[in-house]
Amino acid sequence: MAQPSPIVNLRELRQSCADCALNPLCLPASIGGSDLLRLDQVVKQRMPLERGEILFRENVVHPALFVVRSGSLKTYATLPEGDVQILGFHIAGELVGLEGLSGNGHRCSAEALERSSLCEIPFDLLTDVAAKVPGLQQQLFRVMSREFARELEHPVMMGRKQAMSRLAIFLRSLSDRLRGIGHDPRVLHLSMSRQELANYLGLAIETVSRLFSRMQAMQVLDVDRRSVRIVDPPALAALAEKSDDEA
Amino acid sequence: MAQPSPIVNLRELRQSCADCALNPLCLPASIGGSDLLRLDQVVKQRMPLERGEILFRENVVHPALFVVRSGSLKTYATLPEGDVQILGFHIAGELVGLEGLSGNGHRCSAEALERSSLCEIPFDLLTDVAAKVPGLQQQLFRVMSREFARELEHPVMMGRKQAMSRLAIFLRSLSDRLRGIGHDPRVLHLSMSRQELANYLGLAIETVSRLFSRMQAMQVLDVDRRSVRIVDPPALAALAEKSDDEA
DNA sequence: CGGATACCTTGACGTGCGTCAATTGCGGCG
DNA sequence: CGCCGCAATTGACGCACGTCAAGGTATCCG
Repeated sequence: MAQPSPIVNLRELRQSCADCALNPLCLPASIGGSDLLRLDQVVKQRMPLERGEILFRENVVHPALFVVRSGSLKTYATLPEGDVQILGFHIAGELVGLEGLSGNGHRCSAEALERSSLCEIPFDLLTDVAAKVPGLQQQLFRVMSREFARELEHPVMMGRKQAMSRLAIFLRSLSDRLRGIGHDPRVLHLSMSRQELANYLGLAIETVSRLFSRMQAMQVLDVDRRSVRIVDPPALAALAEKSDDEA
Repeated sequence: MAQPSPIVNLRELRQSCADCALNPLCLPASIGGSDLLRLDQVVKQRMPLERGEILFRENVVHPALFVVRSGSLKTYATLPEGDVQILGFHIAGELVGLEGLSGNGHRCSAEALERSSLCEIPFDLLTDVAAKVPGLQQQLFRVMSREFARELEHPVMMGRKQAMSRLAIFLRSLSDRLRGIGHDPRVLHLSMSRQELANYLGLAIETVSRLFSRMQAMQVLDVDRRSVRIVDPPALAALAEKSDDEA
């Protein structure tokens, strides 16, 4: 994930949708001048969150859409017994908070993994504007559908019984998403700990650690703590696609 | 899941949203007279699907919302190597097709598990009406958010390392959903095979079979092939909530 | 610079569940 | 009724991954 700039960029905070680099990926896509201004008026630019800060918490009613502008977040659910399940990692251009629009409160919590800036769009204001700007309504549904489709990747990954497959699938997915926002898809800066990654993958932390070591030994990855370089993408793809019964 | 009536009920096919038993759970919730008629006009009532029939297929562009009226479906993704991952089982009152609205085609396929009737709402028509009926737009977002939240249950279940926990979580979830549509939450008629259930849970079919036997022996369930009676709900809850490290 | 701490890695070991294989039971059909 | 075929169950066995434990290494802070 992108390294945050060490100091707060104040100009970044005042940026409008029209200037935003994420424009084509986000709600403004294919929305013109005056309509864009209308949208701009309901978009709240938040102070950056620091690592560990909470964006929203489970069961709290806070119907708003959040768009990650830089940095990264994790979302997670807390189980009755107390332990957590990490549901996703979210990088720039991705939406967070879609599960909290139903009025019954959020079904998961969201926390910054590093210094991250976001846009917040209160849901009631958004629907008002969307009702008046048909293109926006359409685009809103499209991005929601896109996030919905992305959610499906998680259970697909968890369905693999080979641990190596799971990690390979995750790394490829992250690589693809980085490409989508213009980053080098071979260079991954993991913003989550091994513990968090293991939890997301449904594995023990030791297993994840060993997998990184093995993939390094196999010359598929170049791993230095949280910096991962994909040395051999086809090999990684092969690991990701290896079916369970050819082990 | 509800048993389908043995013959096609023609009256059912002509039913309007106003008459539909699912009304409060579905899009019409809190929408009044003339607006409801407008909605009705864009809702297509499909001939019931027979067991095994496909509602939509991966990668096919078919932007429409489907609402299950009776029966049940499964959704699944096909992996490059050929095997599948079942992503969800959907009973009456639940939405299907949300991942296909982005215009890039569906990200999963949907297939009937038994004779099932559905409503189909072409997406472009729906957004037209939603733009004119603010309450509908709101409700549409709410039900989408509800389905989004439901999706999160799957990875939470898959994150459990104990197989028994996974099955217990699934059974409780199904029971809750049945209660939501007015069925007896203790009586489950599974419309999916053990194979399909095992795939959904990320387990081997033999494991699932053994789990049913064990839970029967523990007097938690009463299992007769696909008919499952929850004998001891608190015990089932305890199994579902047992954390991984207290095994 | 030194000590504390959190994070990660590596090794040794045990087990829960996957795999393989055989058996049972039900439903359909001649 | 009796045969067939698929779904489900049950048993035996092995291994991949979880668990426990020790050691290594970067970062922080006094």
